[in-house]
Amino acid sequence: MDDLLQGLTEPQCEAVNHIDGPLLMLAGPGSGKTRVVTHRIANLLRQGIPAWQIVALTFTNKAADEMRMRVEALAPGQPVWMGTFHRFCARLLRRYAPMVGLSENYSILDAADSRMAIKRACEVAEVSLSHTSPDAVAAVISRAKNRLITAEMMATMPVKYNEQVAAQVYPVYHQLMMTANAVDFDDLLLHVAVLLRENGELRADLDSRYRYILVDEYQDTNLAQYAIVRALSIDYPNLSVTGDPDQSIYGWRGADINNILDFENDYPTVKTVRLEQNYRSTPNILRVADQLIRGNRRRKHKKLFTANPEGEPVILKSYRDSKAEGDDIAERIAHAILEENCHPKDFAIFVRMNSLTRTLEHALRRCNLPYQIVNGTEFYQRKEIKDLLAYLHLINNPNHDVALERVINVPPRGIGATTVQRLRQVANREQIPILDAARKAGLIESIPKRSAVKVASFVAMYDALCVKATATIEDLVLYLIEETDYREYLERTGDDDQDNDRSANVDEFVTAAVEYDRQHPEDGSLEEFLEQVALVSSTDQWEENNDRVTLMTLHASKGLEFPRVYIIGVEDDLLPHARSKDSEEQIEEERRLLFVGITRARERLQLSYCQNRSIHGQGRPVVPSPFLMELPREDMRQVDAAPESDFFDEDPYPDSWDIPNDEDDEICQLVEEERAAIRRSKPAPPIAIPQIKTASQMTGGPSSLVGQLKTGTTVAHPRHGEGTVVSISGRGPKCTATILFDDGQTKSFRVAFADLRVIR
DNA sequence: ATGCGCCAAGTTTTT
DNA sequence: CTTGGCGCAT
Repeated sequence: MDDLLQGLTEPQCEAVNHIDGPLLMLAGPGSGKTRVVTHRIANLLRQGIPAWQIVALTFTNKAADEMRMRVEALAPGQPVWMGTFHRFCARLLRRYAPMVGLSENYSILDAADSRMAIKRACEVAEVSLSHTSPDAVAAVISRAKNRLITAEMMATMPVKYNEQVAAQVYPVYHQLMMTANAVDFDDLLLHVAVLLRENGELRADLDSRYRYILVDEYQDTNLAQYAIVRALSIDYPNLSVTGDPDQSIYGWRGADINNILDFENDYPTVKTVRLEQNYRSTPNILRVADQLIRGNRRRKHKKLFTANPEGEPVILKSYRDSKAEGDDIAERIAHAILEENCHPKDFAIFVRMNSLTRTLEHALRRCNLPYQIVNGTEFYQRKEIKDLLAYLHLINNPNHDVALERVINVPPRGIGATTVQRLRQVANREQIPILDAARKAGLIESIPKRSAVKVASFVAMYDALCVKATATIEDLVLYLIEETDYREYLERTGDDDQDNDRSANVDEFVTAAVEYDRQHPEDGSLEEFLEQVALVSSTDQWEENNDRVTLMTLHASKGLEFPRVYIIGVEDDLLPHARSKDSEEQIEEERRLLFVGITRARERLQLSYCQNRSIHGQGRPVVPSPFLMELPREDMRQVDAAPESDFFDEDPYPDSWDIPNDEDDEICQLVEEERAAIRRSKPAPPIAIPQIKTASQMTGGPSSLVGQLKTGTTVAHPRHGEGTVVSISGRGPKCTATILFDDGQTKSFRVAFADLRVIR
């Protein structure tokens, strides 16, 4: 018992010792929350509670892995279930699929696929998208689902104009998904929430099965998640939630900060523990964070304090443009590594949006710094990967229409848009999957014989693929590539330059399959592989042990910490983002976002902004973020890398920065006028164009090996052992080495990613 | 049916 | 600067 409490503070001990009944842990940043949670789990186990009665729900897989590791160290071999909400629901849904009208091999559609399904639903519903976009419709439906509003409910609700369209599409979309035996991310939660609500017996069973539920990042849960957790904590209200209202940054995704603010009302017998001591950051950094977050009205006040020694003041820097910003940061990092015995992995650079990482990449590459970009799902968004995945999805679930439409003519096999259109019409009319329609293409009179033959040969190939469905994922994928001539297709279509990349991506996909097989020698299944791929999040990709500079969005940085942090682009309209300025609530969320970023830093922190930032080529003047004016100047050092800036230097009122000087006034006015002009010129209902987010590319940094490897170099790989480089293709971060291993296998690796060592 | 090339448009955060 | 949508030519 005592060893679990060793070195813990009073409030931490209280939390660890809490066994039964609701528990609310308000945990500030860096307050040792994970430590407390893992020790508490160990304590529960020690009190004789069976591991299978405990469930820990986290925000990312990464967090779950981390927790699992630490619990394992305290209480080895205990099968406590830990994972994300979505994975938990996916698992429950596998078991109880028939109860909601699905079969157990249902597919999980990602955002892009679900958008395709929405488009089709619009067609079927004969809804005109001229005044809205699939995106907007998808957003409304998603929001509704997060708030537990089903299609039927929405039909009877009075709604706004753009919601009317969505209300019409929603039931059709839902029907399509059910026919396709598919769910989207929101459905995973919604189905389970409805299941628990409508089936009292099952609810009671599961409530008693999962007696001890722990929820991490509770401030980021939405109503659906709230309902699920609640339903499982009625008879056994041993619900413990951990969170920090000041770190709620997912409101736009339906997260409801009231879930945590009102927890004490929901569970009157709750025990509340506040973890306010910070073990992570210097007092400087903490004061800056604290001062900033005081600007928010809607919050529970916390005092943040630390016993850590004073450190360097927080640096606030302005640059002429983003290139100067990137170059300076890269050079300083390189310098610190040379002079101060730092390592690349000590550094992180945070951005408000992914596109801002571009210039940083260039700068880091120029300085030869290894880096990793965490914007993870991008790999799985690439066309070639999505194609292969779509085949796998279709094999796993023949009803998956979106997957079918994606691959029926990829590589091109003479089945054109019109033929697909006709198949789809039949499918819509008879409410059957398109594949079933394709099976009887010969009987459909609108389809010419020529086309019907091609469709038939596609179906035949599909059936051949299905025979391999139970093989290992690797075998299946290799067979698939072979059978579809996919490599040949890539070579035929891409430019020379792309070619290598795309082929290397396919290699990487195969490697992922191999890896999955390796990790699941017994229990692996296609279904589970697909589920795992669908539910990876970007932060899951971040590798702690990689000695690289980390580049990520502020959102992705939640839950992590780094000795030295740079936050770039602290500019008006970027942070707070232009699109989150409609309400004070949104501004507060942006403020929390910056708060999260600041509190990731252990020793040093730099915030920076530019005077010009070129977005799509055109440089535009920039106004520093209003948040900067809220920061305590005495804890900071202002540096102007661009001498012409006098935004801060010539401010005659250091204690009231909200009084701008003349030049700022001018800029403000300019910006204000421009904004007003844009507002005036906007047509009443803005017509948005459907925009499918695509992978620009998933880039790894040049590892120190890039450039070192040559044909003939002998290298070692942690899993495959030693081997010889047979060829090298691509350059920079895309450099790919094909290696013949001593066991006779040939594998290709992105040098920047792979864990290779040069032997000679 | 396919493939090319132009044009236009759009730009947050993500399970 | 990138991406996707669309029209035209083969």
